[in-house]
Amino acid sequence: MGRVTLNDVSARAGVSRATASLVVRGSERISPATTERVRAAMVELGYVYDRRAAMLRASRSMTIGVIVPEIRNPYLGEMIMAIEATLHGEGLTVLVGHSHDQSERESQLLSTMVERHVDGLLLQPAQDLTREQVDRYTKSTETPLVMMMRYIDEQDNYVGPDNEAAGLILGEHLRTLGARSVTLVGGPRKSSARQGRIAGLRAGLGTAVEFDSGEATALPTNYTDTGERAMAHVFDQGKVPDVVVGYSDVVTMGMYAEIYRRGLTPGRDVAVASFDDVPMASWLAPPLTSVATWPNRVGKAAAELLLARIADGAAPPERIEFEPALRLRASTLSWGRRSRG
Amino acid sequence: MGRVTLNDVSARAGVSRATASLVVRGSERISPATTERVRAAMVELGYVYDRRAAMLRASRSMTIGVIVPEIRNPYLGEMIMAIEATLHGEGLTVLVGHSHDQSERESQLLSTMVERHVDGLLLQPAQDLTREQVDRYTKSTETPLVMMMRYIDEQDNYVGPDNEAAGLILGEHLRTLGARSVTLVGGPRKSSARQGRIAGLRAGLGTAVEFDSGEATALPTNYTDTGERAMAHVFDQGKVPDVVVGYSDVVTMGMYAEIYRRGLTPGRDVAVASFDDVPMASWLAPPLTSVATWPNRVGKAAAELLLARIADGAAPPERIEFEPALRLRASTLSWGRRSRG
DNA sequence: ACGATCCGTTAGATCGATATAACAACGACC
DNA sequence: GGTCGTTGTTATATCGATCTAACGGATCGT
Repeated sequence: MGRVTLNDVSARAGVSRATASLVVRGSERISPATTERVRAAMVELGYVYDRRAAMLRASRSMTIGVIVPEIRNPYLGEMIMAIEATLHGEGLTVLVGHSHDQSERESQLLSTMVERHVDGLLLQPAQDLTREQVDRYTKSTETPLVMMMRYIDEQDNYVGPDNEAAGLILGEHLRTLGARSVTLVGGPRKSSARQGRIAGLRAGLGTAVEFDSGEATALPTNYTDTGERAMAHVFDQGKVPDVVVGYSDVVTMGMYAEIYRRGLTPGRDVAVASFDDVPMASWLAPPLTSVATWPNRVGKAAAELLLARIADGAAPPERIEFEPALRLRASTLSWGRRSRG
Repeated sequence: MGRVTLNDVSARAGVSRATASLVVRGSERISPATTERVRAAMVELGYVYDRRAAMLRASRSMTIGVIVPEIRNPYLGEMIMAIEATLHGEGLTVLVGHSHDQSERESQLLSTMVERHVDGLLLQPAQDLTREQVDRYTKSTETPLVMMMRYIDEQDNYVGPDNEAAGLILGEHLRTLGARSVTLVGGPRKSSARQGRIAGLRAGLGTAVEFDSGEATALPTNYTDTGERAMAHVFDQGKVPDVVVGYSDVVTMGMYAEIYRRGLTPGRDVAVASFDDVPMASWLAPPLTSVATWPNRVGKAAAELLLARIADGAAPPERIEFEPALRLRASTLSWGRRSRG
């Protein structure tokens, strides 16, 4: 014999299937006595709710899709945890996928999630994802969508750090530190986040400091191995700048490795700074100067904005940007002292 | 008007719904001409496959549930990527959940996944998860289950590193290095993995070396902040051992931070070693001696074992353990030299 | 005493696909 | 020529829940 269904439960409890259904959903309209009888029957028979059937019939699936480029990145780990914590409270289940920052894989994920009728999507778009690819799955199905960290254009709901401000405060710090040349290392070339950080750095550094936006080292994936390769490339160019700025902390960890490998010490021979301020940044040797970009705030706000969009699909696109904060540590400060002294 | 269904498509193409369904599933039995007509109709109407309905009717949902204690841990990140890579090839979607190493949260996740009729489960059990909690959801529904990294008892399908061998080779290394006292730091107290590593360390260190299995620092969660607190506890006890062995690399990163904070240097004032050998281990300062426990091999093998169990549910439980490998680096080697010299 | 209102409950239709068994059309075979 | 098997297609029941509209009975107002 097959699985126990609501039909079996209602028969056992001597009520209709509809009543049993209302009990499972905790309806107020059912009398305590009936509720109790049905609950007892469920326990006796070992009933397991079948969400597939509920998902098919009901208008909502109580599922949210989350797509990020990379799952091993602790920054994104924090963000995902914040998202889940927020949505779990609403009784929503989160479906996580990672795209390897490839738009093709991301299209597949979007398709899978729309096929499963997710109630909404939280997307950190792959760097080369196009509006057409997004619209293809979300427009006809009217699936609410919020972009995180990056966006495609102005019609997107967007939550992320204020990347330009992040670049600006770091640039200013490096200028006052006395840097003469600064190179940005790594990061996904085409992403809006990278563009913003570059613009901010330029503005903060001013015209007196030589700035290389590091297009040659901008690499598709954004993980630690990328940092090693990108830093090696900088060394192989011959002219080592005063400061290397990693696109993110995970990239910078790889850069540390490569700097040590060349017999140099980060923060002494070359100043290093970065973005994100993941917990590990302060544990590196030397501790890493980094601009905090608040993964948990971003995750929480994105989830909340999505909930609002699910409740009211007609609202105009909204943008939420968080003020970054500069965390000064030895990887730049000790270099600063040395060059001054 | 609502969503386009197979009914609409079949009407447009002038065939029956059954035929259209066969076309979506790529059946061989449909003539090329018909296939083409149906495909065209799908494109014209903008048809989106509805997996909810398919999942309800079909015997398989083409979904696998994966439950791990912590999502920010890069070790688990690697493992999840290996799992997804393996299952994606079979057309399966992966549903990931993290339990914070709490059995209650884990029960909820199991329930959610069984409600969604996952075809199988890959589970790294929370340290206090009981057989009853697992059976409650998997037995009546006959959901195939493979445990990873830890197990509850001998009737589980299990894939993981050979923890005892891992402890053994590290213990032997530390003994020949000349360690007099060794303390294990952190880790989930009750997990089978920790028990195995302790047994191995004991055997490898022999009776001449003082070994503290660190029950006082064994902490529920297994992330970097845990390492800081646990190491602080060791310092506060007064007697600092020759060697501290972190339960895992992420824990050990936190230990490094605390050691530096006390004005000491890992690998010079106290030798440090660990388990897992995540990429970051070699980028720390000093590079960390660690026992490789192969997250991608574990993930891949676990996924494959699960596929086999799905194909044949009656097969007896199987255990797969991977030989660990010792990665010698400066965090122990430089201490060794100093103490010898 | 009568109709109006409210409340807990229910029968039956429904969501959109898949499974099953049967179908017509056609050629092969003895 | 009748039987058989094959091939491509289809009618219909089905998965297990939720939605809708309506139900009977109790309570209320007048």
